Amino acid sequence: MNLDLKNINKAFENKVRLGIMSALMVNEELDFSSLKSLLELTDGNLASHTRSLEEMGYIQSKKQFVGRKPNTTYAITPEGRVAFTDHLNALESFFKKSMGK
Amino acid sequence: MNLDLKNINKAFENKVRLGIMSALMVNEELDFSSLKSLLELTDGNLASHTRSLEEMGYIQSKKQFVGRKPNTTYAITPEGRVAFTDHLNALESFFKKSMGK
DNA sequence: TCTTATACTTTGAAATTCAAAGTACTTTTA
DNA sequence: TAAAAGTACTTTGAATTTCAAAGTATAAGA
Repeated sequence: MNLDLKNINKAFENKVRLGIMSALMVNEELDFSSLKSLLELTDGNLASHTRSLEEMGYIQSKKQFVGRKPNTTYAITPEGRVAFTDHLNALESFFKKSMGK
Repeated sequence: MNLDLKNINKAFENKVRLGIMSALMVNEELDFSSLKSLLELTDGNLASHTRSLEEMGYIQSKKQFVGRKPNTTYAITPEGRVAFTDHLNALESFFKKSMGK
């Protein structure tokens, strides 16, 4: 039995990370407030996770003003999409072994 | 969009935990050495994860001597099986939303 | 008998997670 | 128009988690 845990990306283990990446897989871009309410997170928690995902190159942020208010939008990078897809595939193949039989 | 992150069980986020639970889903019982080589873990790491999974009631251990050597076997508990299945279902429904479309 | 191996447990440093508090405005209310 | 409340984050650091090195105890091999 090979459970290939190695393909599971440490960067996406945390459920907040999973939520951010997942949301950015299906949405071209999302801003801080949207992510915050979507994932029901505190400001600090969201900020630190987006920060580290950005530092890893999996997402990118764009800061601008909308009207007179600051607005940060996040989008997944091509590398992020590849890495997250790999992770999901690893998870999937992984638990096919747990569920199936 | 509802990403229901709440059904994802914190106890199983870590990949080592995922590996232990997964291995115990398909094997009636496994001993320390088997889990260690299967998951390629250090002794301390495996011991601390099995310890906490046991404290949470998701697995149970049985200590005995095999010949003259100590041997600890681990098995999933009914509650563990339910909790892990719920977790896998949450993950699955979760990333159907990321992958599909 | 000495060295190496097995089967863990203990320990604590390092990394991670998270929310409270802080900053810098903008908007609303009185 | 001054004060209060809200928005959009960032900073900070305490709490928790993760992990491997070292320790313990005994067995096996040379």
